[in-house]
Amino acid sequence: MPDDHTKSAEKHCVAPNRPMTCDLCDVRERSICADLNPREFAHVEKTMARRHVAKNKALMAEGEPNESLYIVVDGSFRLSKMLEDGRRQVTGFLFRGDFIGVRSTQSSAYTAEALEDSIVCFFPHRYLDEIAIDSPGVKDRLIARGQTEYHKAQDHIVLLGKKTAEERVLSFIEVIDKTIGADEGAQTRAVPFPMPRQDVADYLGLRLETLSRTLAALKQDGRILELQRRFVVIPKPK
Amino acid sequence: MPDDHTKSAEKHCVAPNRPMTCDLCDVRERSICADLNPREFAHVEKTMARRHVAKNKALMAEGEPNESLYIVVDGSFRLSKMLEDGRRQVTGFLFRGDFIGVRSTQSSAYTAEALEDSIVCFFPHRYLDEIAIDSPGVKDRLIARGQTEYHKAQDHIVLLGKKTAEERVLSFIEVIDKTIGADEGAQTRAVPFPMPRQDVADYLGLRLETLSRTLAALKQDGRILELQRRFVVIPKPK
DNA sequence: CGAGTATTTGAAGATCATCAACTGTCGTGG
DNA sequence: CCACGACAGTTGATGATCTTCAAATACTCG
Repeated sequence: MPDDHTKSAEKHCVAPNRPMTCDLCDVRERSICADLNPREFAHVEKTMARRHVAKNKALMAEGEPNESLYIVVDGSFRLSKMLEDGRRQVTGFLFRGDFIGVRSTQSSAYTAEALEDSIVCFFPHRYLDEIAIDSPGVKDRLIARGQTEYHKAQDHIVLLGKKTAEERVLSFIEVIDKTIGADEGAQTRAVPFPMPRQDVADYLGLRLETLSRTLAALKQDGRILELQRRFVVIPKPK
Repeated sequence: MPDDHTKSAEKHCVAPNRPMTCDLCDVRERSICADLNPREFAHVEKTMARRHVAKNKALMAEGEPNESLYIVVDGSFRLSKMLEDGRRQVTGFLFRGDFIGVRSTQSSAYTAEALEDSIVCFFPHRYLDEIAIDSPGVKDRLIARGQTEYHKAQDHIVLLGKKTAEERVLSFIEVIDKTIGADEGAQTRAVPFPMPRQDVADYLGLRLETLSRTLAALKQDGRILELQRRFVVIPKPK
């Protein structure tokens, strides 16, 4: 099923519709590519492929096998797990430069769905193993990335296990700000929410209504300056 | 500070007090050692060292640098993170065969403390890197382990984000059972709790009192057959 | 413009937390 | 070996936070 890397890039002007060369890749410096020497890189450039993932489409589904490493080149994803009775926990979000599928698995531990029309670059693990023979740095990078993800998961655990609703919401805004926030004037930051409220609630372990009320209260007392559906504006942190 | 690997093994008869040979190592098959060929293995056996960690002593502390990979040979550990105001979240437990310190870090993301007098085998990362040059399988093993930890963390996230107190307690018993539980007669399982109630509560994101009440209720309705301080007996799962 | 979805707001209720007292267990020393 | 003190764990009563159910409002897309 995965072979639509020739589709048009739609509204994402950052990403052309043809297999553009890695030289122009936005996330190259942040991805495993940074570890490769020129010869290896040429190899990667041949085996690498791109794929568009339409909004709300799954790149990977819980329980399905997965063969490739994906790097988010543009757009964003929601990672989630389901309980048998349908309760859903969002375990994380992916933005440009993030990886999924660090290892080939029989059965994916979670589902990854696009929050918006997105583009990923992917490497089948069998090629990756070949590359790694000459470039051991690649595996180090995967180990490092695995650790980063693990640490994020631990922060998430602390959030869910110990924080109040208000703290959760503030932590969430902070994390997103650090990842994709931008200055908006000298004193404020604009923090985009590429995901709907329900996803945020499911990430924070809160009900939709509680999230909504908490955001409203933060707006009330000025810790959120502007509250919109798809972004908030906050005072620049210290 | 870490060089007391000659101390006596105290009450743990499984682990002699002298740097015993890896041939007799209980967890050898489950650890990275399983990936080594005889020559590499000889090298490991030379660089490897053991260390005792007394009950409640930290093997690794949040914020402190860490240079080594540790493998739990005997005993068990609690992993935890602190919030600035002192709230503590237990993020996991380690048992025989488990690893910590998969990567050398400036500042450890969590604290690891012994739940009982324990023994670890450790490899400084600089030696590990040498070994990995000839045995790429070692790194694959580390990647795999990192993934396993990550998946456990995700299950923990689901537990904290979506489950009720009762479900949390049952899930906890189930996880511990799978890890260190044992048959106790034909119909029942004995599940040890090497950690105090407070640790369990901090792992489950519940208050001590709630945990206690929930356990009592499960005992009440027969889903726990015997409830002791340091273990429970449950009916054998399906 | 209108249907369907996303988000907000309101009121009532449940689960879990808090505060407090009590009981059981372990280890130490007389 | 028993007694005592300290800590671990349990139980009870009350309360807060967050959830649930319900309905209104805002937004998006065809």
